Amino acid sequence: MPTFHFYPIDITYRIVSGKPVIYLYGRTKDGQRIAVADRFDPYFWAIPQKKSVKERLENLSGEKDGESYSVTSVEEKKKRLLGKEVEALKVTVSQPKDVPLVRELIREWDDIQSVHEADILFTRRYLIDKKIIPMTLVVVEGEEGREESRIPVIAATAIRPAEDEETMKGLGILAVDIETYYPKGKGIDMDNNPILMLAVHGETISRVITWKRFATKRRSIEFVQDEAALLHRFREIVLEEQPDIITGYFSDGFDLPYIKRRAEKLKVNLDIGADFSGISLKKGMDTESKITGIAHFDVIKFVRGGLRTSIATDSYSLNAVASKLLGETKHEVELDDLAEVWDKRPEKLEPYCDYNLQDALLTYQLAEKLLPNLTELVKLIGLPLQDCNRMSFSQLVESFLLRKEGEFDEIAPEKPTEHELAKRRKVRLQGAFVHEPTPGLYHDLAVYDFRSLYPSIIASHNISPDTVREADTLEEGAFVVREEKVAYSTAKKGFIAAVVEEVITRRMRVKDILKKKKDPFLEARAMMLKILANSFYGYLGFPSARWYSFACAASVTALGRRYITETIEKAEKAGFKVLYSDTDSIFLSLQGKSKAAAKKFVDDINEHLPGLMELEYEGFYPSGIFVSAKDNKGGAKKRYALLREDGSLVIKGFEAVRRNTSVIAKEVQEHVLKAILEKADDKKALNYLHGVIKGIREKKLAVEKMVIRTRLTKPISSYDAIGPHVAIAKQMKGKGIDIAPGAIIRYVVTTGGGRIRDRAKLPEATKQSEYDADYYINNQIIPAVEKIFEVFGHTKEELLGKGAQMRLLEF
DNA sequence: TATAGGCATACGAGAGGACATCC
DNA sequence: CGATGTCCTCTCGTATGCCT
Repeated sequence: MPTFHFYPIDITYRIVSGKPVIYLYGRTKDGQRIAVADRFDPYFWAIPQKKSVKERLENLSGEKDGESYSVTSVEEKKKRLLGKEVEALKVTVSQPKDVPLVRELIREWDDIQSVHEADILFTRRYLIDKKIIPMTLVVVEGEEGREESRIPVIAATAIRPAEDEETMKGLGILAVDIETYYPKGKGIDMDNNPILMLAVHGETISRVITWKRFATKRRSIEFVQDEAALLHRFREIVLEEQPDIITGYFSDGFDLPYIKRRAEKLKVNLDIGADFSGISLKKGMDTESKITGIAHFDVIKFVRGGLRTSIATDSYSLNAVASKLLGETKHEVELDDLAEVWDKRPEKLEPYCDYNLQDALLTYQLAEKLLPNLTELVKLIGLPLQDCNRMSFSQLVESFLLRKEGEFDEIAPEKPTEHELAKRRKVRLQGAFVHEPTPGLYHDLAVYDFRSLYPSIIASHNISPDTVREADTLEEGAFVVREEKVAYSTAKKGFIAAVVEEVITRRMRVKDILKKKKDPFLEARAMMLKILANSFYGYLGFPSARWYSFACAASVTALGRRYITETIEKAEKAGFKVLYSDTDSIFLSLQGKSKAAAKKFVDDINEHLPGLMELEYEGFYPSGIFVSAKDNKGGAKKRYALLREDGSLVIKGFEAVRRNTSVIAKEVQEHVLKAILEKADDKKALNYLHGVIKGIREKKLAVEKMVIRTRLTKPISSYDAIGPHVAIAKQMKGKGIDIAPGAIIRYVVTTGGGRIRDRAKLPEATKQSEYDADYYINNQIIPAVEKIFEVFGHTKEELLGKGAQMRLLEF
């Protein structure tokens, strides 16, 4: 029997002669594309009330809506449900579609207590049970069958993961980007507006295909007869290139669905899938586009999803993300004019082709850059790239737990019912502790952080839904969280606590190796492990989670508060002055002590911390400033600025780092903070401020500096309070511009009376003489710097330059 | 088909008061 | 002189976007 070593990339199933067959698509070690077909039977778990139900289950079959269903076998297994031993029944049915049918049926039975894991997708069940991890080497025994397929199909007789967990390398990526006919002011219309150009970029290809001829020397531009020919060429290129991954930027919702629709319209057969299928769409809240046998990597879904917390950007445009991750900004063209240029001035199309190709290139580079992260996620979670690409944090955790539960003989708890969900949503979880700072300018600060505070609490105190006990438990050694009136058994490692501990220790090992040698793949692994570890606490408090536990989530934060306040007390006892603290960080004033003493402080703390918990010395800062809150009720939390030893600034919470503040106010605030932190030079900062105010009054500043950007978070019609950005969004909609939730609205406030929203205008339609100087001075600049100058005793009048005049008047 | 909570701030909505005007 | 309308001030709720 021949043996194949191959890396699976995609998975699907089909019913063959009435039986479900799994198809794994991938590439062999020597680069051949193959598919592997394997028989597998769908099943789920039932916990019986009485053992006698087994026989009734075994004989269950019938018909519903003309489709027959049947239970093929029932097996008794000892399992655990939240740590408690149960006699579970493994109910195997004949087809995946029988699973929901049979579940609904038997759920009503009196002798069935509960039904579990019936909602786990068939292909995922297969991967978990066979311990197969996509993009990781698998050994298959079997013969090549005679199926109709683009690539050889091996009928597996045996399949297992390879001994060494070798990861797939050298994947072929093909980036796709289209430009479409899009008349000004009209919405997207896939039925009537053709694709004008299509760019592809891969390792061996970089080309734009378009169907209007113009004179050009670009060898990258290829002309074809018409749109149908363009689609034919796209098909040809995909088949020639045989990519493992097709990538795009929002290609889930735009490029691929558009290509699909146009191909249908023009009757072009886009049979690019390994099984001759085309692009398939999974419609929902947002569309997912899929091609059998090829993984579809939509870069925006990954950047906005799993990597959201690790990549700081206030915009998810291709341009913004590329400049953040690649340090490149693209060359823009006026896309709004494309339709007109196409119709009337085709000789001017070249820049559009360049732009199109550039987008494909940037997307390719982004995919290449992020592939190590996505690959690590695939290896960690064990689901195909297509799925890991689109996962939310809760799905990430849950998929990981489902992969791990077998090691603990656990069965997943059921998803909450609507009623249970409503109940969970009602309770609110107390969060972290934030220490109120005393406003002022400080020198010589040391900053400390608990390393992965919440995950380390979970692991170190065995916090897990299966270890929760009553506070007055008599269980020996149980750890009591008095704040929440619960305790945690220490007799046996809890499922989630053990899993979190494993993630933390794996990350520590990777970090250790990285200290000796740089490695982008290990960097990516460390990053994904951190993201995963940090997601568990939120998951425990997430109402829709299977392993939801209010007690656990509340205990984690309670212990977080306990540890941070204890550390604050110890710092004060050690002679430091505590300036600020938020959740897991502490800012100390050295009070004349040495940096060495500051570094040593962590040892005193760590000596008494349990398990994996650790306080880290984050760094020394020559100066830092905290300001009072607007209402003057004390120091403002989550707003501060620090000066690093290398001269750079750390600004948190201030307008300078907020999107919905005008450019000018951000600039002024940052400038003032810098002057004050570097040299405590408030006089110089004041002079600068007066200069800017004068410039604004005299209308010497560009409109662009006055632009305020605000995100529209919901449909325009559902707003109760109509703010300036909503008013502008309404105007834009009136002009036929497509405005959807998530859009960033830009506006400038112009002169006049009344509400601000009535004076807001689109920046493009605003002249430099029109912006409202008073608004920008009184509502933007002054609020941004007032509290900073207040630290030096400067009043608002002084800031406005009125101080001197008043003194003259008095005199 | 939302991982969690804590917090600052801006602006509109709406109530209530001062004041002017009109009959 | 009371009824009515306008404008201003104040409080509160809504909305956004940050921090950990």
